[in-house]
Parts: sequence; structure tokens; C-alpha cells
Amino acid sequence: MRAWRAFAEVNNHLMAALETDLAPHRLSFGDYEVLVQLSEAGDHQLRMCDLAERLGLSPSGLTRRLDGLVKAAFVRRLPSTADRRVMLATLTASGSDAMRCAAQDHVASVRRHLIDRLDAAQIDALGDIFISVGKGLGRTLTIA
Amino acid sequence: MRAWRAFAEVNNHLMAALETDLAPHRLSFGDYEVLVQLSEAGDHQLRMCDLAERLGLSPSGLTRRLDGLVKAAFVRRLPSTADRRVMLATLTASGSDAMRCAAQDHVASVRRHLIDRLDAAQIDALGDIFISVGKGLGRTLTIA
DNA sequence: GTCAGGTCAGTGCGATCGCAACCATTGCCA
DNA sequence: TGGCAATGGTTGCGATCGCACTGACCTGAC
Repeated sequence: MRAWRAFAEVNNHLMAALETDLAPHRLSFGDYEVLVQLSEAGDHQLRMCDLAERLGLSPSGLTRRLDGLVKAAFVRRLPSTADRRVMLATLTASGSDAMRCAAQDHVASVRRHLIDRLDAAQIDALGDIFISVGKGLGRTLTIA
Repeated sequence: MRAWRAFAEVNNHLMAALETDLAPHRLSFGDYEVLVQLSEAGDHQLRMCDLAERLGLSPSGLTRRLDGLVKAAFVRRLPSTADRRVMLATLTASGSDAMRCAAQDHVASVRRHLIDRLDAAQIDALGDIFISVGKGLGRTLTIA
């Protein structure tokens, strides 16, 4: 249980540290993840339900998170022409800029708090571990 | 960045799965962590600020979490005689029972979702990784 | 003794999130 | 064509949490 206890105890603190480092960009960690997902999508747009699935967010949670990003003009809501139930969350140019700007600090933050603390073998192991756990949870990772 | 992406993506799902498995016991994951910390403390009691520190919770967050546990009679608030500012959160007998009862399912849940997905080397590596990261975050782990 | 500054717990407020309920739209099948 | 289940997004409600602030208390210097 040593591995589990260490994980459970450090996990919150790690996330809090990353969130703090992202705060100067006026973006929460959740907001940043939305922008990343959209920037990696085909036309910089995704259906609400697909986006919620990728973020591990409930539909209602995503609706309200997008409310904030729409108000900040980082994302637009476009009704789909193919299916009138569907709303497409689309990344705006200013959202793309904000994401790239924040990404620089964010990557440095991840490196400082996580990657630089580990050797190469541990980094590989970390990836293998969570990919394996993710498979067990029935999640299809974007990383594969 | 593969390791980081896998971790970020799976982490939420893993926590959600563990929370779900704990729900039948009428305990949230946060409640359970409080009971575990208290059960491991010297006299089954801790000062509020020390408990908040160990849980990675803000003082206000801990105050309200304890409100729920006090209402459930799992924890009592005892004023410290040595320092009248201090409230000691003390585990009750029924809280201890609830913790032990939930622990059985919880350990099984951790094993099923996490440990059984990994080989022995990966389990050791996971512990080493988060202990190392925890040190970098300036956290003194109860695990050492 | 007393006064300043720090520590500890609790409260008001706002942000985030999930669940259940709701409405519109779509796809299926008789 | 008509009916009906399934899908997609949103909203009401309650739970959780952090930040800023308050009030009580302790400590140390004068």
C-alpha cells in the first residue's frame, strides 16, 4: 500500500501546484484542458458530448465551464448543421493564442514539479503505469 | 510529455472510480481520508490545522468536512485544554468502526483499479515516483 | 502589565462539479 | 406515416472547496 498512499497524498498537492502556476494566465487547469483538447481536434472544434468524454467531465459541468470560456471569447458555440441537437465548441483565434501562451508556463511547471524530479526510467514507468490503469478503467486514451 | 498526459487523463477517472466504490458506505473519499488520518494519530485525535495540513485541505474546507462527520457522529470536537484556540478532532468508536468497515472495500477497490493492473516493479516505481515528487513539493509524507 | 504580531478555527462569498429532471431532435420500426 | 426509445445539451439543486476576513487566543518584547 506504500505506492497508493504516496500517490493519494501527493496527487492533490501536485495538482494544486500546477493550478497555481497557471493562475497568472487567468486560466484554471480545467479551462486549459478544454483549450488543449480543442486545439488538438480536427477543425479546432468538438461536439459537447465528445469534449466532456475526453475531459472526464459531466455534461452539465462542461456546459458551465464553456460558459466561462465563451464569456472570455476563447471559445464559440456553433450549432451543428448536420444534427440540430448538437452544439460544436470551437476554439477562437484569441483562445488559441491564450492556450499557446499558457502552454509555455504550463509545460515548464509540469517539468519543474514532476519531470525534473524523476529519471528517464521513472518517466517511462509513469507513462506505462497510467496507460495500463487507464485501460483497466475502460478509457480510450488520446495518447494511445 | 507522454507520461504527463497519461497521468492527467487517467487521474480523474481513477479517483472517480474509487469514490464510486466507497459510496455504498455513505462515505466520500474525503471523509474516508479524514477517518484514516485520525485512526493513525496518537490518541485518535489531531489538531484541526495539523489535520488540514495532512489532508492538503484549507482550514475552511476542513471545518465544513468535519461538520458532516460530527453530524454523523464519526468524529467529535474537543477543545484543547493546553491551548484554547485549538479544537481537537477526535475519532469516535462508531467512526472507527465505519472506517474499518469501509477500509475493506476501499483496499479491494484500490487493488482492483490500480495495483492489480501493475507488476511488482511498477508498484515500487509508483511509490518512488510520488515520494520523490512529494519531496519536491516540500511535503513531509506520513509514509516517509 | 500591556501591547503588537502571529496562530487557530470559523463564516460569507463565489467558483466548480455531479445528479436528476427537462426539452428538442434524431433514428428506428411497425 | 406515426409512435417511441435513445441521444445531446441545458437547468435546478445540493455538495465541496478556497480565499478573504473575523474573532479568540497565545507569545514575546518593552
